Amino acid sequence: MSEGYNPKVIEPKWQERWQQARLFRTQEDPSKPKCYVLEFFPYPSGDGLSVGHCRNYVPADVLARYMRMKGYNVLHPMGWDAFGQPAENEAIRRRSHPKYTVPQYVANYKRQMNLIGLSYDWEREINSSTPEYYRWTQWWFLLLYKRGLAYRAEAPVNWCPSCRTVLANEEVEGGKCWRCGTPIQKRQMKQWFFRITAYADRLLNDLDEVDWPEGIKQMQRNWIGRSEGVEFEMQVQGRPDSKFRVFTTRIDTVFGMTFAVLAPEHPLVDAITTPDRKAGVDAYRERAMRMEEADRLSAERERTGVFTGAYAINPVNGELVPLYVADYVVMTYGTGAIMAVPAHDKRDFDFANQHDLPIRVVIAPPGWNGEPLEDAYVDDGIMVNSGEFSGLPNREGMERLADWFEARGIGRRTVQYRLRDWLISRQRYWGAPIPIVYCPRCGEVPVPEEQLPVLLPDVEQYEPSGTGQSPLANIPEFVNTTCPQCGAPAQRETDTMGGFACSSWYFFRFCDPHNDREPFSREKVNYWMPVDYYIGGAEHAVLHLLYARFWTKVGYDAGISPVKEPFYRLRNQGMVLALTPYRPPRADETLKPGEPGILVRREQLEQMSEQEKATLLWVWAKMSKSLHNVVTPDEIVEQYSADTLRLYELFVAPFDAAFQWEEQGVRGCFRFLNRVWRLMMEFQPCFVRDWRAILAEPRELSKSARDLRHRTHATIKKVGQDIVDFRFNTAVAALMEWFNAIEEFWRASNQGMCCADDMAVLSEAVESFILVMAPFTPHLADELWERYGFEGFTLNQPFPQYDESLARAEEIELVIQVNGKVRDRLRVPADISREEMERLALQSPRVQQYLNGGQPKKVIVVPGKLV
RNA sequence: GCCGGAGUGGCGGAACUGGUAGACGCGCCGGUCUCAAAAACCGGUCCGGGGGGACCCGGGUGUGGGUUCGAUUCCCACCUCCGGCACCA
Repeated sequence: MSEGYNPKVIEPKWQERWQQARLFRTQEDPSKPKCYVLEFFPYPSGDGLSVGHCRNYVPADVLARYMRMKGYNVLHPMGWDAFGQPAENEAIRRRSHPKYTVPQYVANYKRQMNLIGLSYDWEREINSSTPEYYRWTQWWFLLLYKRGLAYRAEAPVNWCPSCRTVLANEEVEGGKCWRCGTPIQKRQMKQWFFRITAYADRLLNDLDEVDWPEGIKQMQRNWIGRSEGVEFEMQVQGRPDSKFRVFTTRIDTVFGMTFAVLAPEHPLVDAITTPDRKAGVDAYRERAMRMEEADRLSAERERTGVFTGAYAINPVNGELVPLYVADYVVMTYGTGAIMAVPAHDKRDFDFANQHDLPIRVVIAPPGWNGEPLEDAYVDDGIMVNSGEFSGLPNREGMERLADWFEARGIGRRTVQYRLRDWLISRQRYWGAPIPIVYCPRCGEVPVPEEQLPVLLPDVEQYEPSGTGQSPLANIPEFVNTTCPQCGAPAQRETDTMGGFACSSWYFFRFCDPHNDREPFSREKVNYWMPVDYYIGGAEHAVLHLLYARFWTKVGYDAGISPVKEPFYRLRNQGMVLALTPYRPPRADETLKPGEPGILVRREQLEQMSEQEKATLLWVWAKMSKSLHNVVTPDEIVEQYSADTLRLYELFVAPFDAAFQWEEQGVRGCFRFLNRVWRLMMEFQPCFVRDWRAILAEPRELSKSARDLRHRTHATIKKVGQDIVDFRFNTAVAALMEWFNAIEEFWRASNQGMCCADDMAVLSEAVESFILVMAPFTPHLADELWERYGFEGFTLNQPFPQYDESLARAEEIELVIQVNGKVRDRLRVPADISREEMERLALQSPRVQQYLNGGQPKKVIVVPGKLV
C-alpha cells in the first residue's frame, strides 16, 4: 500500500520551497507580454480573514498562476489599506493604538494568505500607513493642489457624531455613516475638497471604454447623475435687486408653473421674506437645518413648506407665482431653487395639494378632456395652455423654449450633475496629514515636495476630540512650524486625508513600490499599467472605484500616468453566506425590523437541547463576526487542506454569485483530491515519460484511447477558456469529468496489464492533468509533479497545449427530431455531410414510425448536430 | 418609485451564437467491505404512467400569452427574490 494524500506534510513543504525559490517574484521583462492581476487591497482587521474573503483571493490566484503558465509576466501584488477610519475605529474599540494593531493584523493576514497558497510577490508589499507610502499620497495632494483641483471651502458637510469627523457624500449611506451607522448631521465647516466635478463628463464617458460589470457602470452613471436642462432667471416682484435662478429638465412645462420654491438654506430667503411671514419662515428654516439627514430623507414624510409672502414673475407669461420655502428642495443641487409645475411633477403635485395651490395642465395626457388630474402626468404629450407653443409635441416645445430663453438672454441650456466635490479632510488622527501650512502673511502655502513627508506625530492619545478639530490640533510640536515661503512662524493644517486618498493610487505604487525619489517611475508604470484584471466586491462601486478613476485621469493630464483608466477589467465576486441560527422571541422580547428572530450565538447553540434546536430558524446570512457565523480558512485548512478550500470556493457557485457555505460540499472536494492522489500513485509506476514520441508516430489507437485523447485536449482547451472568462465553477467541473474519464480508462486497462499505446495515452492525460490542476490546487500539483520525477515547480511549466484537431470530437451524436421532439439519436462521424445526415435520419426506423410512412414537409439540418 | 441582476430536481448549480434540459458535486436510496459503525469503493436517483427487463409513452426550466419545425435561451404582460440609488427639479 502506498501512502495516502497528506496535505499536512506537503502543503507547508511546498509553501516553504516557493518562498525559498522566490518563486512569485516579478520583474519587468519587455520580452514577455505583461498581465497585472490585482485584488482590492484589504484593511487588516483583527478578526482575520474568513472563507468569505478568500472568495476573491482564490480565483484571482488561479488566474494569476494560469497567466504565468501561459507565458505572461504576471504582476500579482498585495498590500494593506491601513490608514483611515476602519483601522482607527478598531484600535479604539480594542483600547489599543493603530501603530500596534496594524502590524499585528497585517502579520496575521499575511500568514493566512500564505496558508492558502496565494502567489503574491511579497517583495512588493506596501502599507499605506507608512511614511514611505503616505509621503507620496501627500505628493499627490500637492499635484491636485497645483492643478487647481484641491481647495478649501466653507460648506454644509456631513458630520458623524460617533466617528467625530466629517464624511464624503459617498461615505453616507441612506443618511447614515458607512462605518458605524450613526445618523449624519449637517454642519457648516471649512474643509478641503477635491474638484472631482471637473471630471464628471470624462468619468461618465470613459465608462464606455472599460470592461466592467454593467451594474457597476450603471451605479457610477447614476451617481454622477448628468441631467441636461435649462437654467433661467426669475425676478421677485417689486424688488428689482432680487433675482434667483432655477434649473429644470422640463422647460416644456414652464407655462404650468403655479408656484416656486427656494431651499431653506437659499441666501435670498431673508431678503425677500415679507415682515408678516418672517417668524414662520425663520422657524421653518431653523427646524429644517437642525433635522438629521436621515429624517429629512425619509420617504413618507409630509411635504412641508412655508409661504414667504413674496411673488416671482414667470418670464414666459408674466404671471405672478407665490414663492415658498420647502425642504424638498436641496441647496446642494442645481441652483437651490425650482419652478414648481404640479401638473407634471410628482413632488410639486403633492405639495400643491397640501397647500391648496392651483394645478395647471400644460402637457395633455392621451385622451385628456380637461378634467383635473389624479396624479402628476410626467410623460410626453401635446402642449396646451402654453401660449404660442400650444399644439406642439412637448419634445419639440422643449427645444423651442430653450431657444426662446437663450434669444432673450434670460436663460441658457446647461448640464447639472448629482456628483459633488469630494470632501477629503477628516478630523482624525490615523491618516496622511494634509501638507498645507497657514502663514499669517502668505496665507495658505503648500509644503514643498522636498519637505515631504509631513510626518504623523507619534502620540499615545489619538482619539477624535469631537470639537470639529483634529486631535493633531492639540499637539503644538506638530502645529507650530515656519512658513515655507517667508520663514515666519506659521501653523500646519491639522486635518488628515480620508482613507480613500491612499487607495486612489496604490495600484501605481505596486509597479514601483520602493522608489524613494518619486511616487513611481514613468518607465515602470508604462510597462505594467493598466491593471488587466481588478477583482473585488461590488460595495466600492461609487467610492474607491470612482476616486481611483479620478486620480488616474489627473495623473494622465499631468503626464505621469500612461492610461486614462486604471482598471481595464473589473470583476466582482459574490458574497459567502452561512447558515445562521435564530430563535423565536420570548414574550418579553421584541424583534428589530428585518430580523427573523433572536440571534443565537455559537456558544449558546452548543448548550441547547435537541428539542430547543428543533425550534430554531436557520437563515442564510452574510458571514460576519457579529452574527457568529464566520468560518475561517485556518479551520478548513486544519481539517481538510488548503487545496480543498481553494477547490471548493471555485467549484460551488459561479464567481459572481452569492454562495452558501456548506461543509458537505467541502468534504466532496476533499474526497475528490483523495481520489486524485490515489489514482496518481497507482498509475505512477506505469507512467511513460516519452509519451510524446510514442504518440507522434502514426498508429492505430483503440476507440476508448482515442476518446480519452479527445477528452484530454478538449478539457485543456475548456479550462483555459473558462479561467479567463471567470467561469471557475465549470472549469473545476470539467476537471472532474476529465478525471473520471482517466480513472475509468485506467480501470478498464486492467491496471497497466495492457498495451503500451494505452499507457502512453494515459501518461499524456495524467501529465497534462497535473499541470492543468496546478493553478487550482498548486500544492498537490507540485507534489505529484515531483513524484512523477519532474524537476522544479509546475508554475514554471508551460500550461499544456491542446491540439485543435484532437479537441474536436471525431464522432458526434446526431439528434433527430420530428416536429421538435427528439425521436432518435445516432452516432456518426463528426465530419458528416448534410445530405448524409438527412439520408440517415430518414432511414431511421423510429423516424419512419413517427412519419407514418409519409414524407416530411420540410427537413432542417443543423450541421454537426441535428436533423 | 427608479436602475441593475436572478427565478431550472431534495440542495448548490450545468446547458457555447434558439437545437439531446438536469453536466459536475452535495444529499438520499441500494450494494461491497466489517462482528458492528464510520471511512472508502460500486450502482441508482427530475416527475407521472406502462413493462419482468434492456426500454417505451407523456409532462417538465417562476406565471400567462406569442414567434418558431424546435424556446431555459427571443418578444409582450405579470409575479417573486436579491443588490444599488432614492425629494437631484
